[in-house]
Amino acid sequence: MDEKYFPEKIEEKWQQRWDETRAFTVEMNDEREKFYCLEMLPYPSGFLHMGHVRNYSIGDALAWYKRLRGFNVLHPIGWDSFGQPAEQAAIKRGIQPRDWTEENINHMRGQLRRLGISYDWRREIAAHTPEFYKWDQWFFLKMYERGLVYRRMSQVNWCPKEETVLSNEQSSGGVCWRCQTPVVKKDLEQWFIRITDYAEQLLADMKEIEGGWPERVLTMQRNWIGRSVGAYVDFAIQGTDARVRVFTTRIDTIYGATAVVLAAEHPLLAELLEGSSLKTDVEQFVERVRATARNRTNAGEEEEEKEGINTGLIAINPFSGETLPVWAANYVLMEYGTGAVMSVPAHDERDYEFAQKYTLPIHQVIAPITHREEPGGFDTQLGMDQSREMRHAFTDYGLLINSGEWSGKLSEDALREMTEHAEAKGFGERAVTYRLRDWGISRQRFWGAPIPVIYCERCGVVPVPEKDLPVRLPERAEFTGTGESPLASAPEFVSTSCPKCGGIARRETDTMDTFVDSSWYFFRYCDPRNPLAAFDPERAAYWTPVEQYVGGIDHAVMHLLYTRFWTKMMRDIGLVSFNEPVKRLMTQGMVTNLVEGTNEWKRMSKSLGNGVDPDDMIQAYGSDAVRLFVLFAAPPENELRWSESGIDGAVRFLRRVYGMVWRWHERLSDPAQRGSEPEMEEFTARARALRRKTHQTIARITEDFEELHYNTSVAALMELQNALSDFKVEPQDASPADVYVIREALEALVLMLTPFAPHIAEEMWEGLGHAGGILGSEVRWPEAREELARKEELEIPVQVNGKLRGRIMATPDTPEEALRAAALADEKVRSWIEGHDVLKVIVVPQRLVNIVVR
RNA sequence: GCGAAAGUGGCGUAACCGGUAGCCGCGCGAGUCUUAGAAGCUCGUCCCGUAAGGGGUGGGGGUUCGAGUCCCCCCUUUCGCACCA
Repeated sequence: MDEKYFPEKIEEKWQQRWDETRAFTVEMNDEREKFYCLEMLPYPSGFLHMGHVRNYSIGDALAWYKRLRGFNVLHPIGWDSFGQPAEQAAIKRGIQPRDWTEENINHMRGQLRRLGISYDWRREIAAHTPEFYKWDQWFFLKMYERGLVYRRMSQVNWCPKEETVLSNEQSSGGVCWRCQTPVVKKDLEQWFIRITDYAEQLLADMKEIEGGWPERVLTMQRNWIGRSVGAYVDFAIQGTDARVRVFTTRIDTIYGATAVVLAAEHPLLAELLEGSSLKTDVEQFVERVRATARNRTNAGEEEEEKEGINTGLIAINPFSGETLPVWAANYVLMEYGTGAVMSVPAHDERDYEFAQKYTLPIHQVIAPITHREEPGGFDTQLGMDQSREMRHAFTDYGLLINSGEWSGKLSEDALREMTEHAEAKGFGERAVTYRLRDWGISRQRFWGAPIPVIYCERCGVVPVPEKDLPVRLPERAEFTGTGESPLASAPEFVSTSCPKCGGIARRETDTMDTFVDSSWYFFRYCDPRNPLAAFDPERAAYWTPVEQYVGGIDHAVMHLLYTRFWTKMMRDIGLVSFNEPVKRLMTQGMVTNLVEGTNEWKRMSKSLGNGVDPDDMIQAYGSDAVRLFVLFAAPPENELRWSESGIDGAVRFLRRVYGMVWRWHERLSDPAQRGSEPEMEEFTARARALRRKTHQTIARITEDFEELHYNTSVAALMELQNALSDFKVEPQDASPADVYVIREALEALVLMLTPFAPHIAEEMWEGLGHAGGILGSEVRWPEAREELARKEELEIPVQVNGKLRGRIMATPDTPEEALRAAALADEKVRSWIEGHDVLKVIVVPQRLVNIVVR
């Protein structure tokens, strides 16, 4: 141990030592309880940013803590190394995506090592290696066998800038999730995964992770899945055999329907209008709606104006027998429900707005209930203002009126009974719809896992046989930036023979969405080099599910929904035996920095020029200080506003602790000084106070770890350090009892500092006379002893009428009566109660006394 | 617009079950050491007031002996959703 703290030297030394001793290497071990600590794997963009530092520091602290608590901790890392930026770089710089990616990985691996994150590096994986993506393809085949993947022509979300398809999740809000470019629609043959088959389970299983996952993530997923219960109702079209099926959650309002409205793309439209005089008008309208949808700039802007056209068709309300005009309109979505709705202007805001614009009739059929308990306690004059005009739709439940035989029923009952009626009569049925769409995984890109399918002229779509996996990407490809997948122009890749008939065939040239990789990568960590399977189910059974997952909130829906789905799929093919892959999820807050020339705090990014290079920080302050600061500056889920002056505080703290250890290391590392615990009476009052602080701190930090409240843990460590420095006993004149308390405090401080600043902790631990490293010896997390943490003396505040007026001293077991007497006798207190009647004295043992006077 | 969460010193934050509001740190101020500066160390730092005391957790009301914490209304901010029938 040197006299001075040189972060660089210490950090290098211990990073090397950890490598040599394989300190973080783990294997299955049935005798020890396992703990799987996982952080979201990074995309190898080239450089670590502060968000990564935060993410991995949070995870690493927990990994260290659990190791010190005796767990067998799996803490792995890998690379989400397929994806767009590599291809963009290839186009721009004329290099190969593989070279670019691997160079970035090498650089970032070095950065992670310099940060000293405690990974089991032997388990490192990368999505772009055939050893990994082979299993993406294998899963694809398994799902193909089970009918969980299928191909269809579909209108897809297309990012014109990146020239690729985006999933619904990736084009949320109408813009590309990566580059914010407005998304357009395009028709393509696409592969889909039937995630909607699992919609119900994805919702139901949330109860297994409630409490472990942030509520808002669950809410976002729930909204995304968007389950709604209602009914299908068929409206016959007059003069034809056709029926239009609508979906409604409010069948109780059906007597108020004044139109049936179809989406512009509704297939029945073209069919039914054959020969109609209105045909061209409607077609023109439909084309206009499509055009605006295509040019639709930003969905963040205000809602589009509702537009529609009367098709001239007449529908018949199956309940009332009334005839209704059939309209086509832009506000009905083909993708949701059946692409057709019954329009009930009186009880639906959108229908109301539409009816206002096109002066469709508005028929009220639900009356609000104003006094539910009174018979007849409802008001039929709903929503009428002084001008006796309805200004809004009334969308609440209520009492049915003007609804034939159903009048007088409550909405709640009518919903059920009218659905049953429709079922019995054969013109409708109960229905559950979801907003969730099937997961489109085809990407017209090179840098992804090739979809293992072959197209044969004779046999059609033929899956690649398992034995032929992986379907490898070509070593090189041309990147022209023209929009065609580079794979399509690589003849050696495309042309192949049919596995069935041996005839001439061509390969699928689309690759998979990279979210496929991240859906299951953490299972691969359990068995990263397995050449025969994605992973050995036995190993996965030992290590998974993940106890704690840490990552950004931006993956709340996409990645975290896909991975939940994937786990259920793997369960169904017999690979795992649980429903949910992640028991606890922590979503860390963003790291932001001031954008120069403004007063706005934004996420650090190269384009804004507000990035901070972790390497620079490590060089200037050391990895320990950077990590400590990042964890101390704010609770992990909060936004973290970067400020470099804050790091100075972390450095100062580390130096003070280091200095303290240095002053004592000679005396403490001497084996002759290691006595057994002295008797209580040998400790001075000050020594007992330090012990108390030590044990209180242990209890506090141990508790904080359960909730990952690192900021308060670090504050507690600082308090302990302050208490140690206030103890002011010099090594040369310390009594054995003093040495004992100092050792107890310093060792606890060093051990509890390990999760936050592991290098310096190791160095100090060695300096205190322990060889073999913190994990090498049988070191365990310190134990808080309750009897030592208890206060000997308490300061009890005394209030008069709720205002603080004095303080009395007491012990924790001072009886209530004595507290009361002492409070009333206190001189300061007496001056406040003199001349008043004491009405009441409230004594809260160990807490306070409140005297109520008049 | 709908839904959720949150508002505490100059700043990041802390406060168990309702029980001394402001722990820890940043910043700032004073002092000390130094040829000087930096670092270090010591002290101070919610506001008003010389003091006694008074006020104070976005605003207003309520429950309670006692409210940052519980209830109601309002304001602001952040996040999510946004024609999902």
